[in-house]
Amino acid sequence: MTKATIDNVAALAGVSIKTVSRVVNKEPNVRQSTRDKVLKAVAELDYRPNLSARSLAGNRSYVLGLLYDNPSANYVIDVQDGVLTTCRAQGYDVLIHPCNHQDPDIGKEVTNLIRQTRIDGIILTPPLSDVSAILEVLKDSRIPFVRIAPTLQKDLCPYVETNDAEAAYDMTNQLISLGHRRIGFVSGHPDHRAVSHRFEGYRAALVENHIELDDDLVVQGYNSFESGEEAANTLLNLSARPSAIFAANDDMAAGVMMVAHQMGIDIPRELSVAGYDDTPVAHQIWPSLTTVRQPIQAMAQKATDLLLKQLMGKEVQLPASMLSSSLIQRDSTGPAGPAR
Amino acid sequence: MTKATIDNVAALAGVSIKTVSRVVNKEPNVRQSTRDKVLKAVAELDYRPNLSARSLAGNRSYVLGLLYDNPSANYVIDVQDGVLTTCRAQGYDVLIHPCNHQDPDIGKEVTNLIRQTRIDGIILTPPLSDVSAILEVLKDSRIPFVRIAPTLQKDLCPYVETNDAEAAYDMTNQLISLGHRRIGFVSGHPDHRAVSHRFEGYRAALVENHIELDDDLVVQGYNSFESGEEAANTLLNLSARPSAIFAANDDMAAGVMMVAHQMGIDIPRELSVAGYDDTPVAHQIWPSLTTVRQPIQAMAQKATDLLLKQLMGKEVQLPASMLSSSLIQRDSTGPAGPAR
DNA sequence: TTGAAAGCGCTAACAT
DNA sequence: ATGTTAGCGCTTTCAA
Repeated sequence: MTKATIDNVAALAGVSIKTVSRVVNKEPNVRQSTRDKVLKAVAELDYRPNLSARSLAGNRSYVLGLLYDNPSANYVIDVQDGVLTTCRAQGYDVLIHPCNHQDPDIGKEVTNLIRQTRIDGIILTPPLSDVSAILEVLKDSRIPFVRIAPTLQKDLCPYVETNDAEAAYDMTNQLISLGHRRIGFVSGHPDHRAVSHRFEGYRAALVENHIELDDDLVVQGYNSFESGEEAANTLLNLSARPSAIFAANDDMAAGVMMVAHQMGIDIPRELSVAGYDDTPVAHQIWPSLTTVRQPIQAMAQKATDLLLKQLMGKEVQLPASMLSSSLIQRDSTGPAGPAR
Repeated sequence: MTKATIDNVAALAGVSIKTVSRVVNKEPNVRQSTRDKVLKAVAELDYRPNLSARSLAGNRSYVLGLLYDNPSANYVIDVQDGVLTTCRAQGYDVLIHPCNHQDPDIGKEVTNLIRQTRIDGIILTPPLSDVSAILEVLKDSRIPFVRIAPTLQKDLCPYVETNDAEAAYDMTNQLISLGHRRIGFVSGHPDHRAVSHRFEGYRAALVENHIELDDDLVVQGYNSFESGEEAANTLLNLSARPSAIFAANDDMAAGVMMVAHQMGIDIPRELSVAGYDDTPVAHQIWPSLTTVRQPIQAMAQKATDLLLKQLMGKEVQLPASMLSSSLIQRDSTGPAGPAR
């Protein structure tokens, strides 16, 4: 009952195992009547190919590796779901592999992973998409891979990205159109280049509106709530404090709001706050946070799709793909008050 | 360079492949000097056993399946991390399998998973730990499995649980000792029995303190932020509204706080709010949320450990394991104000 | 369009 | 303590 091998199916259908293999793998050159016989036998015996055997004989595993080192549970889960959705539809499985992008042995770790599990391809998410030790290993081992939101060496493999800078630009513009002129910015972790590049959008919007970039208004954050709090402490204690703060992610924006609350600063009347990512906290916090939503699941699906196409030998005619983020207007932003 | 099989190692070491196998699998009955020779050859060739071959020959995959259907990204990630930590230490990999506990075909899905991937064991998390269709399949297929926080048929397999009811009891007691008498309760999703059983702790504390259970103060929630908002709308519009609300998870507690803010009710001066889970939102929200922290990662590690022991044929002398949750005191709870 | 035979790289059962 | 011999269940040549 727990068995039923290709031999059983072949015997029942009265064909050779090679024919069964052809049918199961949807190969061409099988007469329709033969195909039907085989499928009937497959159904009758409830046959499932043994993946280990297939993997050993075919020299591939039908498993993709998903590498990540992202402290945001929501981001990781969204990526996983996207990857899994596409993989399941194509009969692939996923091996998740969280790791530490600062580990000096990260290259060896990835080598191990590839050699041991014989995964067929790898999906890299930020910030790993920009870790050169990993890219090096992947290139050398000639294993197909894709990257989500890389910022470096984009010619290395297919990739999927979003218009981060553009969305940040839109958000900043929106704040400016609400009358804000002194807009603080809490930048992202320098290792997360995609996040840190959101700063470019902020800068571009200022330039376009002829607002001088004030260095005092730009504070380095590290993507965490706590770093947002620290940044807010700096910004809100400035002699001329900003009327709006745009944080490069929601966690930091939440930190900003926490400090504002503690200082008795009313949001959005005295201070507008904007974030980026649309994590759950963004709508659970009070007041709810104006932010930017990224199509994380869609990006992951697209990336997986690109990878699978590569594996099937199809030339990827669209080696790069751009998906759009969108602005989510909530209650934490409003018109600038009278100058203070 | 991408190869190096057991034959190569055997040849280089001047032994048979069986001896190499013994060394690699840490089997006994190998002379130390032989072992050293083999290990040297392994190192020299940078040999890694092919898992597919091992799996096929040994009739096991060295892969565990992790099944879940939990909307909380943080919970899932914590479980994954716990499982992975223990698995890696023992040379196992993990296949993640999110699914829908209400899917009528869930049983067939699990059967497929087992038959196809030949995973060696399964870890079940809530609410799947209580889905009888799954338990049925698992029992029939005789695949080893463990459950995290099951509430039903605890004799079915080893399991790990926490003292949910006790922690809820402590939290309620704490509120009572702060002077609260009318304490609202937002209960959890009925399918998540572990969550919904937190109500028992609440009830027990009331009984012990001779406070009558007022049905109006207990509102059914569904674990989501939105259901917390709805519950709060009910509770806070009561003619005699509660001075404290204990929600069975943090998301719902956040919903309660949102409504309180919108109604201009000051927390904790006019209303104390408590949650459960200590998700990130708990400390990012304002005021920060008093809650209960569960040792999710530790539970997952323990569960995986129990499963691996089972797989190695060791009698699990401790088929059930209880880990303790702890109360986290923050700013959302305070003394009851004057009667209103 | 179909089939026969030869492995893939390992473990298991049985020698020695 | 070590080696020999069969497979595990599939895919891949290569024939037919």
